[in-house]
Amino acid sequence: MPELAKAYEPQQVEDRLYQKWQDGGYFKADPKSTKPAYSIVMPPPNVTGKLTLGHVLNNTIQDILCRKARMEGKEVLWLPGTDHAGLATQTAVEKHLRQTEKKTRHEIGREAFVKRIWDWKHEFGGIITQQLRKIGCSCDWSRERFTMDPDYERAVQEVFVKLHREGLIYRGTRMVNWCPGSLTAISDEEVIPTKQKGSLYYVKYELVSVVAAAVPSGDEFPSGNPQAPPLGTAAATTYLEVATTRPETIMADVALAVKPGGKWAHLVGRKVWRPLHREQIPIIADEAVEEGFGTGVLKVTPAHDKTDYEIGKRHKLPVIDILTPNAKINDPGEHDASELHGLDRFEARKKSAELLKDRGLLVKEEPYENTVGFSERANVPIEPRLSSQWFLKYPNIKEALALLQKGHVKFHPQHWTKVYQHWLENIQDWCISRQVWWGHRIPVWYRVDHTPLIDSSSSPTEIVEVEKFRKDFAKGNLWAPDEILCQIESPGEGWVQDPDSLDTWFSSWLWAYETMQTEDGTRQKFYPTSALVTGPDIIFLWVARMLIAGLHFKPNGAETLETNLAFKDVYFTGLIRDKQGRKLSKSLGNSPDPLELIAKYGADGLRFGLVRIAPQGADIRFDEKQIEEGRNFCNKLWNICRFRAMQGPIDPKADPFQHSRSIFADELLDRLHFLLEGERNAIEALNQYNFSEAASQLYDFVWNEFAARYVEAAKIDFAQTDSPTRAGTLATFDYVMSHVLRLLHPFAPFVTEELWCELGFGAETVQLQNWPVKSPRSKDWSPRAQEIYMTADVGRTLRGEIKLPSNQKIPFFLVTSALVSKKRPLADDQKAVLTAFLNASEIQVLDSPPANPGPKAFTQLGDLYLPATGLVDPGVEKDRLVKELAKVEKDLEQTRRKLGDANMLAKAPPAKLEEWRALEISLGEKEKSLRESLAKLE
RNA sequence: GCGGAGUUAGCUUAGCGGUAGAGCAGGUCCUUUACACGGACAAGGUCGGGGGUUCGAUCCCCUCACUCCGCACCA
Repeated sequence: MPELAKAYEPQQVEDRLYQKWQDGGYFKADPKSTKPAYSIVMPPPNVTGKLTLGHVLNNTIQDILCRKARMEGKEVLWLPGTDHAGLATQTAVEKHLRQTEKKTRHEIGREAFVKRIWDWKHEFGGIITQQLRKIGCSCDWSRERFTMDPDYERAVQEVFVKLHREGLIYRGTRMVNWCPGSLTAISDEEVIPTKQKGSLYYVKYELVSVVAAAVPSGDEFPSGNPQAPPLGTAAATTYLEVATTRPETIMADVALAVKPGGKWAHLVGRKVWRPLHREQIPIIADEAVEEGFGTGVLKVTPAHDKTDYEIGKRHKLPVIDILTPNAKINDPGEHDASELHGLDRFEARKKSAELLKDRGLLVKEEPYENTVGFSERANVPIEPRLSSQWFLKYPNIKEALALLQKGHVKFHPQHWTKVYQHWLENIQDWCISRQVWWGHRIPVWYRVDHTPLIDSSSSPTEIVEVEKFRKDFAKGNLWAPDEILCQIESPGEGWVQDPDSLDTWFSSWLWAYETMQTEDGTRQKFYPTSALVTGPDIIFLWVARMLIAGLHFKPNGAETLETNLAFKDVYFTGLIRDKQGRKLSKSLGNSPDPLELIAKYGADGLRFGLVRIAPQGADIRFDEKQIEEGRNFCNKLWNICRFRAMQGPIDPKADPFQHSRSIFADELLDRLHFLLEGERNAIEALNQYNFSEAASQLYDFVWNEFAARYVEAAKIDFAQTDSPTRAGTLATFDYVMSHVLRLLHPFAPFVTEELWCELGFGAETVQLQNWPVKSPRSKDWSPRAQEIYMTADVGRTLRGEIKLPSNQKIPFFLVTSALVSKKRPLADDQKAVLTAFLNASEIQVLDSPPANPGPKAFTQLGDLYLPATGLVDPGVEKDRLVKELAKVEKDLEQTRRKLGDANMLAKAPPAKLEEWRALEISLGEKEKSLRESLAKLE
């Protein structure tokens, strides 16, 4: 057997083993297999992205599930792939183009630009999948998919056509979330509400007097109102005050609204002067107005606000659009606010406030915090904008709700169910068109000679113009049936395709089954998938939509619900944050590079460290220390095995129950039994997606039971020349190691595989060995090993308290209790282990206390003494006794209080009372003895 | 504002009604037959505040405070 290195060196192992696994085809899924199927589709990372810690956690968990399933004898498909990530990728390439060639995508044109993105994809698209290999992911790379693979693209378009035929996809004109940064509409789910500090501007809108109303607009600014009624009466009002956060949109105001029947109701029907781009606009009454807020008067700007648009529709108001697609003021012509024209919306805000102030129309400006929707992509405030887009009316909502309610699909942790439910109950149609070049083209064709009257780049004003001509405009039917065709192939000459692309999520919602569409029956075998592992941030964007797709498209052709679930279990990982609790982000520079961490600590260390500390259902505060612990653990495991290897060859089929064993071996086997079968055991924890619990239990078993205790005890056995239990000790080692390596393999695949193979456990790989779920207890087990370990703990504490250097050997006396000395005497080997654990020069076992006893401690084996002379400083000893006495007295008092409480005696369960009584007795004895020892010191 | 999760040692956390448990960091000691990526020991907690239920509450209920995450937003 080759000697193992002194420390585990991941760099020597990882790439070699991954290559071996690939060559061995262990990750390949066989649809023809008779084994039960287990499948997971990987949430596809952005094709040009790089590995983040989030990916590591996410994929490690998937790998754990898959590796465990393989060991359980299932046929496993873990299907990897990447996402074209429309806008994100387009933006990245655009930036690159700007930096390298100082060109915009418009300058090089759509076709050339899309080609650039493909080039980019071919160059960088493999990075992240290579990085996933680095962390050991056991995916079936032969089935890797990309959301823009030709087959996949076709499937996406077919789905569009199908849904269009069903009337679920339609072209509609709505207020959408317009991203002025990336010049496209985005869906509600991509808007991040963000608290913003801004100002609330109080602006005067002067009432047009009945007489003045007759005067044509364009007057000089009236100073005050010549026809104003006397002050002090209700009719004395000469202006209305309006609070707004967006004075730059005043030019687009078309009315003021007040609450019907409210304090300003008497003014309804009158007119005010719009303070910028001065014109008369009416005062209307609308329920949307709340008197409690601001001044109780609302300026109505239908082109630039969702609520205002609704109000505008109700009152048949015109729409005046004064913003360009990139959110600059667009109000050309000669008028009193023409200097705003061309300004960016935020500059215009300041400037218009100044203009108002100059004209005495700004009453005041207050600091104000409100929530503004930001574009997730460009990180700029979105602009509500009237535009014509494609929408999907979600099908199968009720069924999708029932899936979770009836338990066909389970979320882990469960509380995400509510979030899912709430979204489905308040669902809005999905805006699926994007003004983006990189993505799936919308399969809709228009007759060239009947160019659509409007499209997504039309301004709201144009759209409203069209409305006058088209009665069915609201339904989005802008073309006669023979002017528009929804189909994949071009209808030929004279037709032009819709310029827009589909939302990336419109392709990924098919991911769970479309990726499995192959000739060999993969989908039949592996769909529905077993589990999905993802972050809660895409519960709507992806998870819910995949469930809906499964329900609607019934990919396996069968009607039963069970065959159409995209997945049965969804595990939501926590979000990884930094030590201060901030999200990891590029801009903060607080995201550690997983590859650097792998270089420092090994892939297994990273995996194990991350999984062990990831709390269930909560965010993770990342600290590199935890990864270090992961590495240290792997090294610990390595060295247990190394130690064993030094004792001779291992027996892969070792059965410790065939040999006579030490009590220490039985103790370890007992612990293993409980690890696998006890209450809340590690296996169960793992089955319930409680990864950190399972990892922690394994960590504790390996480190504290195996290494700290068993290995130390076994050294005594190995040191003896004619030990009758030596063979049993070796067999126990081999047996437990075999279990531990298999149990840890899903968490730490590399180190376990390397050890399995290097130690000669027989099979060529650990990953197809059976998953251990059972291990018997020894019939001979006795509590003696525990007693010795605990006695050692007590003795070490005693040593520590008299402040001896750790390495100084000292004698102990053990006055064994009647039970120990008569019924189960302390055997020589047991005494030897205790001696070693205590680093004692010797242990004298006595029947009665030594003549001149020193410091004393109570143990399960009897009273443990140190020699009185030489070693002990009386002052130190006295402090120790006083301190311990105080603790005992406190415990005793607490116990006696319980036992003295009549209520408690009457109502507490008898078993508990017994426990407390026993405790009282033993504490009482301790107290007495401590007092005696103290008295002797006086 | 509505809904969800959380608040336990300096940090990260376990604790599922019966004397609060671990790892790390910090402290002291130690290179004794694997491991200094190690070993030994000690110290560190009125379990966010306040009520209630119970013989007994870190745990169940109510309430307040703060943090995080959804959703809806008042211009």
